[in-house]
Amino acid sequence: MSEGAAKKEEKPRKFQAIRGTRDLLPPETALWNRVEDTARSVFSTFGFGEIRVPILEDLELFARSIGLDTDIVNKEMFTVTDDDAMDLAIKAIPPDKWMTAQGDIRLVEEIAYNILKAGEMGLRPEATASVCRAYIEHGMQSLPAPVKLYYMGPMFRRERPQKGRYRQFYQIGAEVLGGSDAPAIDAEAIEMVMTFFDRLELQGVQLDINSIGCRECRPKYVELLRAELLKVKDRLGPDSQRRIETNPLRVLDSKLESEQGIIATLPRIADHLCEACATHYAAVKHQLEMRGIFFRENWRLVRGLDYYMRTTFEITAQGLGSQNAVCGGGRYDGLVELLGGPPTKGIGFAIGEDRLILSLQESGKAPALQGRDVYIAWMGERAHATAIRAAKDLRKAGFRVELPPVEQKFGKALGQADKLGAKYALILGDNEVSEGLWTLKTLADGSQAKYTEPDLLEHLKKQL
RNA sequence: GUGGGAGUAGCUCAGCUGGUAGAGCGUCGGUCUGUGGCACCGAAUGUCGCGGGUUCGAUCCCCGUCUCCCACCCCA
Repeated sequence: MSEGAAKKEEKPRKFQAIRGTRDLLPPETALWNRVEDTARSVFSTFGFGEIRVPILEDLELFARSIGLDTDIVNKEMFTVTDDDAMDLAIKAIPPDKWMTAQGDIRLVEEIAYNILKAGEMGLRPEATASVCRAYIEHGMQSLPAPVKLYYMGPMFRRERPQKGRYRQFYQIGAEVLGGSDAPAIDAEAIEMVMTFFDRLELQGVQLDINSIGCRECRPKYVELLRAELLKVKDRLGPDSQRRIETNPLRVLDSKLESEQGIIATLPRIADHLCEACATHYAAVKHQLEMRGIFFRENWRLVRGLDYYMRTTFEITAQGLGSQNAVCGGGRYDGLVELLGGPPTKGIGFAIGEDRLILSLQESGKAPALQGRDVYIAWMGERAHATAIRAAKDLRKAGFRVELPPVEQKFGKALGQADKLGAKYALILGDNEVSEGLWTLKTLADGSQAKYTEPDLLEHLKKQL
């Protein structure tokens, strides 16, 4: 008896993309490519070069830069443990420790845990930390300052999926590192994103800016704000009450209708910036005006990541539901130093590519089918050989060519050509092959003409 | 993580108060072995999201679970 006989035929399990991840398919990917090509083109005109950093980084890198208390690090990170780390953890424990009769298990466990932790990696939730790490690792401070870099790629955050929010999502971002903290740098970074959005004809673009001060003035303001919030604590909702302790700034952008009146009376950071920050903020605004960039000062705009200081900004667009920010950014002087590098000025932004695409789709027309330039309708073995040669030559000239793998009646072939959105059908049958004259049909109006092989290529080059 | 809504063919959906499924579109074939879009005819495809329960019997009722959508939260 074979053991297989007893087994029931099991249908293979159906797989699906895991929660919060998705496939991007052809007509839509054309739009993604257009967006990415435009980014590369615009950013390079501003002197930015592309950097590609790993998707996996030491967990500690994100914890330090983004902040241990932020939701992103605290509960939204996907972590990965290297198997080798486990081996290392075990090997690093001296044999006598293992053998100790009293068995100081706690010590053994602690050593193992620490080494294991050193081997812990995280899927990047954003890329600024990685770019800073790379800046330090490759000694980019010795490059002509400032160093201007951009990147694009997938990021990961374990959040509950929603419109415009995915667990694997895509960001296009840029960072300016080193050199000065001149307000013109802030303004130029913003100008670059706005130029990019402009080029894409993104609709309903709204730029909000604010300054959230520095290590000197912000803590003082936060304390003042906290004190004021405590006075009105009982009139706030549970979320805001919690935030009084965890992050008072966040109360400012509460969406609760009932809290709006109270928030309007709260002290504003613009009135509490130190001399240097106030001057910087004023200059950034001036620089934006000089560049003809419209902005809205938003004193309630705060950023969630620990490393931001002074200039912060956010850009929203239409058609996005409640996750309507397509770009967020700000200045982060001191981050590089925090990660073990030299004191370095820095500013950057990140664009949510998924949201950008969503907005483009909502306001614009859906991308058309890919289409073909030439559909080759052939019949007969001799024609097949000719068709293969024709396809090769046309493709070499850059045309998008569809060459059917099996013989089709001309009626069916033309039908296929039509469905694929082809512009021309090249008809190759016995007549064409023996005459040496190929028939080219224009699908749009049904007209057709005969050409010799070289003439046809020339004709098409002129047309397309 | 919290609250609400939804999962039936590739897509959009129908399915009366329980009797194991249909339409339109699309796909493929035919009418049509030298000419497409139209029309007509025909065909294929469903573990009715998954698991369990109630029942003689469940797409329908109950419980659980997964996924998506909307909002909160958070952020791009």
